[in-house]
Amino acid sequence: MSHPSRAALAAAPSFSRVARPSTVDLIQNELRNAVYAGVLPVGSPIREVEVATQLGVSRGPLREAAQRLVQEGLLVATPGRGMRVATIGADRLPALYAARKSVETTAARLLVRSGDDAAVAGVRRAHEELVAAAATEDARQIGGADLNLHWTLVAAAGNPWLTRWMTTLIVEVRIATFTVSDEYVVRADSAPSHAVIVERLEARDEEGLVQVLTEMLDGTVARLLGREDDAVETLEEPADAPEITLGPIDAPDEPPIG
Amino acid sequence: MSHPSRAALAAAPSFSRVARPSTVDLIQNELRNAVYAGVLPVGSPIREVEVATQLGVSRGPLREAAQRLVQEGLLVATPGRGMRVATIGADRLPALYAARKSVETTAARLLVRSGDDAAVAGVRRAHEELVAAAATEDARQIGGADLNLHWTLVAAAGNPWLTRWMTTLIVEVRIATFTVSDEYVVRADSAPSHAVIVERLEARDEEGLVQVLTEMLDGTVARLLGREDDAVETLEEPADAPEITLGPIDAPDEPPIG
DNA sequence: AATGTGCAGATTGTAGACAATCCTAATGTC
DNA sequence: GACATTAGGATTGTCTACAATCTGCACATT
Repeated sequence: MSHPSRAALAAAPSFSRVARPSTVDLIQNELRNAVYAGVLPVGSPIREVEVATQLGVSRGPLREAAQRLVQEGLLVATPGRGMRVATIGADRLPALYAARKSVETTAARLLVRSGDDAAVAGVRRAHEELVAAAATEDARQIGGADLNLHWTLVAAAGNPWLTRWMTTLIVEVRIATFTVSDEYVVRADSAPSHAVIVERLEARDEEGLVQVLTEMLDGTVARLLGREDDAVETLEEPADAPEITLGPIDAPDEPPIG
Repeated sequence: MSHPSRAALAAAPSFSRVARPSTVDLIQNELRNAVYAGVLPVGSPIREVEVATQLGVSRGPLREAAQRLVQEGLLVATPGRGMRVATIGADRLPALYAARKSVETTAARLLVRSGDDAAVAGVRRAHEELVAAAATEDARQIGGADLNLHWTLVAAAGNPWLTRWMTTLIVEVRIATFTVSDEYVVRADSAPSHAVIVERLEARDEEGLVQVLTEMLDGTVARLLGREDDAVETLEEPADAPEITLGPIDAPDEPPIG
């Protein structure tokens, strides 16, 4: 299964580098990944005793990490009833995608204007990973590589706020997908359609890039809302996707000497 | 002292209405307000025992609320050293304002396209409050009413993600102001310059509105970076601003019957 | 005077306990 | 059968205690 790398999911929320990750940091990343991967299904409760036991921590830091995710919008806290994984239904899809479009197009503009060749090359590499994922015809891998490409594009712009919002948005896109549909479906032509993004970017065609991003995202939300005709071929998730469970988190690394 | 209403600061982070606020909700709002108002100065540590005592709660829920604010970017957590109020120095101002500009211009476009007269009227009312604040010549009141107008504009677009980001951004703008300068300074012509925003909005002039927002925000960041000429007259904070302290939080309301 | 070391007190991070609340199954009534 | 009530177990939210770590100050050394 391919999804944004752990570094990508973990790095963005920090505005300043910490010398070592705290237990809360580690739990937060573990839970975010679990939501992204569908291990914690949308709408499901976070059973604190069970999850804390699985992760090998006490409930205190688990609650603290979960509160961060509540703030992130990935969990919802209801007093007396605990926390559960958020749901994003069809009613909120347009708003989600409007926000996503705002972040991606802003980042695209900043990236084109920055002229940062190394960052652009990173986006090209992310697209190569999408091409490789497409060869597997595994919907989850393709979907993950697709979101990774979008994330990389935003991160390449180098704006911490945009990157941070995008880190959350990709999980929320996953949540929305799981909420709206029991099936995990991606475009069969994901790799070639994204090639246009990379070409526009490499050509430093700001307006062209923004246009293709806009069309792509508008198309996605229309498809998820079932408003698009069926001219786009899609791939579905394999019937027997591997089951992934929560396990004990790694102990925080020893602090560096000195 | 005027700042976005408690409802504005408190309402936005929730994607779903909760029947009653939890202790963690209340503490979070109290702390966010304290950062916004400068009661918790930028860079200052959150002394858990002291703050919990002042708020009349135990350290557990205080830590949980603080973790939300860490995720929000308003506090920074360093393992072993606790949490402290974030700082946003001049190096990060351009990125902060790029993100702010993205959110505000996107919301402005959505609002104009929505044709929602009641929402537009709300922005007009927020401008009237700015006019009233300008009459006081109190920099804090003016600055608060200024940010409230911008927040109201974004919230009026009705996109939960944009509103939520903006709720945090206005606090971050305050943090940046406190970080970069020991003085609290606002434009003396805040009310008339913002009148143009309301006029463009009421005229449903999307491009004109986006342009004036862009120029305004670009001008602000230039001024904060000290790059702008001194042609813009400014007001400073009164020498003896009232001292506000943390106090016990209100007990959560009783749940509604039924 | 500048630097290094040790120690006591303060603070943080986490675990466990307990009261309050929720949830579910069993039972009773119509 | 449908609906209401009750009780017991599960779970949550908060508090307290304790070990680990940090901080600041006093004293020693160069």
